Formats: sequence, structure tokens, C-alpha cells
Amino acid sequence: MAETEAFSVLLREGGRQRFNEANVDELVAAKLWQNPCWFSFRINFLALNFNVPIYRWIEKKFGMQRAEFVVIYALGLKDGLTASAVCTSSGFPKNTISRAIQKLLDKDIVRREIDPADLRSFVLYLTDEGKRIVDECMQPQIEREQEMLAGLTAAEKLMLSELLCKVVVDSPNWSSGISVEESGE
Amino acid sequence: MAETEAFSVLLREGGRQRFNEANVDELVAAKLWQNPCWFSFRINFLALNFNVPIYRWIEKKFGMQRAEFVVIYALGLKDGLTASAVCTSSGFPKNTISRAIQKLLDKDIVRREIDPADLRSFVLYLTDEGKRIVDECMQPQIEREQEMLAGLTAAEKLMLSELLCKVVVDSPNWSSGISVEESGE
DNA sequence: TAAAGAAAGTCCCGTACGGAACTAAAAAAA
DNA sequence: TTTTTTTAGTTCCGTACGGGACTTTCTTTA
Repeated sequence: MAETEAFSVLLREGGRQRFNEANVDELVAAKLWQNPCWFSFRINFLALNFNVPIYRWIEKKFGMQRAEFVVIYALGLKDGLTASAVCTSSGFPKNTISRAIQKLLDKDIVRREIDPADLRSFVLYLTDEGKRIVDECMQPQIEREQEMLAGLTAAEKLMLSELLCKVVVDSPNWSSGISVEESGE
Repeated sequence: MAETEAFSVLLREGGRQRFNEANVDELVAAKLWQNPCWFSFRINFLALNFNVPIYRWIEKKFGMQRAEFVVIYALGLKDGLTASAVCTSSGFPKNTISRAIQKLLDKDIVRREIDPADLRSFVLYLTDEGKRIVDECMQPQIEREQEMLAGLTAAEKLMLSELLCKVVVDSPNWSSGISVEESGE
């Protein structure tokens, strides 16, 4: 189950020799190469570096909070969703999503109808204004992504996409909580 | 600069054929495979699925906030850091980090000394208690990581580590803000 | 020198966030 | 059928968070 010590060192080194360490911030270097959690650091670093400028821009440009964007982003990919569907796919708690939807309704970015098949839930749709906004938000994201990946060759990008995809697809097999005993102090 | 349409489709497809789509949530599938931002979705999904259970556990077990853990995690890898070093490597704003450090000082998890070379800044150290806590926090993280990566072969993990590493190392070349014109509405 | 600019941390303040309790509807059990 | 249990979504409330102003020290320029 657990990897050998030697292999886990190999993993976190991640081909260190090939890189020019000179440009890397000292602490970032430590987090990259002296870190038992190689994966989570890399992932979190990249997510943060993607998200911070993007959400700052969206906030400035459209006055939308992160949760609000998460909703319309989901609707942009698949219209006619329900609030709880957005929750499960995004990982945000339902009260946060609920509040976000209220704001989007007020601003006429999203519209909703009662699901006749289930009177508890609403089906959500983007308004024309909403579609316009989603479109306008995607462009800088695409550019940011390309900028971040500019150091990779085409083949490497493809490889990376596949590997990450494989991990995501495996997610239903993960435990939702944490394996350690619950009875904390 | 921009990729061809055909290649960008290839990228976001990410070897879709090879996966059993049946188990994947419908909306997750859309975000994986009908998404112009293949990279940011994968990264964010994985970061979220790693962070949420981990930080919930740390909060329950030690009553520590995310920013507090970020500080001691950094100190665990490299003792004797300054607050601003933690900021730049973690991406958190300095007031958040400052507040976190105050709490850690109160709880005697971290100790600090004035840097004689620069009277504005403090050098931070983990106390023995602090070291104990960091250690105890790493174990579940390592396990969570291994669980999330269990679907990959050893060779794939190695490949993934290298590719992500290469992207992180390239980060000094990214623009800090966003390339789109600032003059928003 | 002195004066202007940048950098390290702290503080204030408004707000967005998430846990938990709540309502209403649907599903499951009796 | 009625009763219990789950599920969808909202509301309440305390708190953690980040922007921005502030103090102090260091650095730069004149």
C-alpha cells in the first residue's frame, strides 16, 4: 500500500535535476522538493495561482463573488441544473450556493422554474445576460491557463491532461471524510 | 500563441475514450470534457477534494484555521522564516497571516524573535509543541494523497510529479495580474 | 545628510462564508 | 393509509477573511 521510502523521495523530487532552481523562491523550492506531500502542494499552488487573479478580476468587473461565478460556470456548461447539483459538483456548501443563486436572481443573471416533478427543487437557467457574462469570463481564464502552461510542450500538456483526468475520474472511490479515527480530543 | 481548435479539443478530452464514464457524475463529466478550461477545472477539483476533508480535520482536532496551518506547515519545512516569506509562498494576504501568527503565539505553537538585521520583521520558530502538531497533521495528508493517487501506476505518478513540478518552476514567468485591460466598468 | 519611497506588520471595518437549525416536499417504512 | 426518514432549499448567527489605512523601519535618491 504505502510506497517505499526511496520511491516517495523520487516522487517528490519530480525530476528536480532538470530544473534551474536559481529562479525559484527558496521556500517554494522547499515545498516542492522537501515535502512529503508533493502532490497537494503542487495542486494547491497551481490552483491558487490560477484562482486569485481570476476571481479578483471577476469581482472587479462584474461584482460577483466566487460562489456566484461557480453557479453560472456550471450552468454555462450544462443548463437546467438544480442547486444541489451545483453543490455536489463544486464542493461548496448548500447555503453558500443558495445565497449566490439569490443574488444572481436579483441581478437577472439566472432565472429559475419550479421542477414540476419535484416541488422542492428549482431548475436553473442562464438568462441572455447571464450567457453573455459567462462568455466574457471564460476568455481571461483560457488565457491564464495558457500562460501557466506555456512552459510545457504540446505532448506534455496532453500527458498532463490525461493524468489529471485519470485521477479525477477515480474520485468516486475516495473516502469522503478522513480515514483517521474520529474520536479526536 | 493560441493553440489550434483541434488540439485544444484534444487537450480537454484528455484521453476520454480510455475511461469508464459510467461512474462519473454527469456534471463533473461536463466540466472535464466540455470545458475550454481543462486545466483549471482539474486542478481546482483536486485541490478542493484534498483540502476540504484535511482542513475540516485539522479544525476539529487542533482548532486551527487554514491560515494557521499554512504558517506552521511552512515553518515545518523551513524554520526561521519571516511572516512575509510565508505570505509570498502561500499566496495569503499579510493581514490574514499576521492574525494567524498572533493566534499561534498565544497558543505557544510558534515563537518569534526580532530580526536584529531588520527591526521591522520577526523571525518565526516552531516550539516543541508546534513541531509535534505539524508532524501529527502531516500523516493524514500523506494518506489522503496516496488515496487520491491510488488509481495511477508508479510510472504515472512519477510523470505527474515531474509535469506539475515543471509548471510550478515556470511560475516566475507568469504575469501576476491579468492580461486583460484594467479599465473595467 | 535630509526627504521621498518602499517594505514589514498591525489594526479597523465591512462582508462573505459555513455550521446548524429550520421548513416543506418526497421517499421509504410501517 | 399514516408515520418516519431523507432530500431541497432557506434563514440565522457567529466568525474568519481580505481591502485599505496606519506605524515603524529600511532603502533610495538628491
